[in-house]
Amino acid sequence: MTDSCFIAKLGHYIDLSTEEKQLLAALERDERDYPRHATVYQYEDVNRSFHIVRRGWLYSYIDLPDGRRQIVRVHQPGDLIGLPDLAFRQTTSALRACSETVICPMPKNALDTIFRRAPRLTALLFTLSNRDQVVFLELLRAIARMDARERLAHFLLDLASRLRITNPGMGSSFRLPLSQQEIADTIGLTNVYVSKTLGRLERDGMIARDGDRITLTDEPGLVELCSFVNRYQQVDTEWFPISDTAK
Amino acid sequence: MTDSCFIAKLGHYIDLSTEEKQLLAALERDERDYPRHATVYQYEDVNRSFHIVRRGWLYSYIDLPDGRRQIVRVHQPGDLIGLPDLAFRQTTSALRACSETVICPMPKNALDTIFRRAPRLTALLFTLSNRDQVVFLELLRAIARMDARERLAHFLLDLASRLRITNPGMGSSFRLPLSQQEIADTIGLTNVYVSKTLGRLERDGMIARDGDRITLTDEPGLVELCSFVNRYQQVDTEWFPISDTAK
DNA sequence: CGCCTTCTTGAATATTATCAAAGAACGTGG
DNA sequence: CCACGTTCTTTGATAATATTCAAGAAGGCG
Repeated sequence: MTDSCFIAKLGHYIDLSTEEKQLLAALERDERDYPRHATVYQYEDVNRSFHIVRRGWLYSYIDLPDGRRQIVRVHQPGDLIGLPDLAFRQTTSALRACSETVICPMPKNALDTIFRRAPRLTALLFTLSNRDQVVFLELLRAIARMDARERLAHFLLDLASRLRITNPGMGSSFRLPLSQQEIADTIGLTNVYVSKTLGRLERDGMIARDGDRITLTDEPGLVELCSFVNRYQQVDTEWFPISDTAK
Repeated sequence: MTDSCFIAKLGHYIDLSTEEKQLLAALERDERDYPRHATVYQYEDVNRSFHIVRRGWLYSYIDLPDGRRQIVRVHQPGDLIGLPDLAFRQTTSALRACSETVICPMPKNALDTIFRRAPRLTALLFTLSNRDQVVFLELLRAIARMDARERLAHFLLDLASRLRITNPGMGSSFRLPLSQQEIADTIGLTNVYVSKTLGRLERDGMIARDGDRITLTDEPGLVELCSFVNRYQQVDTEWFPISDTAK
């Protein structure tokens, strides 16, 4: 229970009571393994579950009829996958594992227990869901209005900021288990241009690469380049109800 | 109270009880007018309120340091503005009126009452917030992976679909109170290219224009063009708690 | 009627995509 | 442990889409 990245991630924002932790741990009771590149579900599958990521990275994507693909979210350990699909009976994207993964499925109505018994967790989930909305809007700005170099900077900073939540001592280096085609599908470029642009960032001394390991050698420069704001570090919890799980 | 577009919009998805309607109507007690092109708030203003749109259109936008602008959401009557900012003390975008508008500000913690007294409304708001997330992800796909013609089709269909919620008999024609520069800032193009692409859509017989009035003369063609899915018509409400406002 | 904003149109330019091929990395099986 | 096939990355040449710049037309408002 204490090794749950999900609990760690939520615990970053508020001090969780024992009861709250127990409620959350119950969500991760079930567990499933997927190998590298496995498809967890496809577009418009019947939508029954959320998933919490325990180990490995995954991504949600939408395909266009002609084969173009858009990755709409890269998921890391501790992430909750599928909240947007709460509103629909069928999935609105497909889910695929980047590397070997362990994820915990939970039924759509598992949230009920949280909603009824833990108002403070409800407020937190609601807040984080809206926080993610802001993250998407800023991603939209990056993709719609920035050039390849700026988009790539934004992409790398976003991933690093998220890893640091569960991994505070991470430093400026991390493993990036995505191919350049997958990076391209995330930020709206081609694999070829991602290669060229990564090369340029490297020559400019802003990043360094070693296999699938990325180091942000000039993080302030990258931040400046794309006006990055870290939305993950802190959220406003002041208006939350006090922690009485029983209510 | 019955003339509230917000209540009409929510009422589209579930049958609201009298108590629920009263709770919602209370949110719109306060009311403010803004003239065309007025700024309601700026980026990083202290964030105190949500807003419900009563009349007119507005948009939320983010500027880049060099003057590039991204409009992240166009707001229509009945829309709730500012939910994403719930997570932060300062606004993450600016808000501007397209035309003369009437909006109802309400404090951040006005949601408390809803959360505590109306579980079904809570579920609906949570669901609609996540529905919007899906809408953004599909917008992301459009902007990242589609060309100008497809993006424009997506943009027009999105606006029309939303208007039809409060306006079921609307047909295929509506007023579009945005300049081409503003359209460009919404879908990541330049005003010049919007002009050229609108002209092309018109010559192709897919749309017609008359002043700021747009008619979708070949809506199936537009839908086909950008693989549009109407996410506004229906959401999954089956898992909602039953309507006992008192609880 | 005249000014100001918005829209249209054309020409030149730039960024990114497409195509193609070679090189590197990786896993697998002999 | 090396050979081989596969996937991923790099690099160069060419093409396409969208931008930038500029100027004229149209439309709304005082």
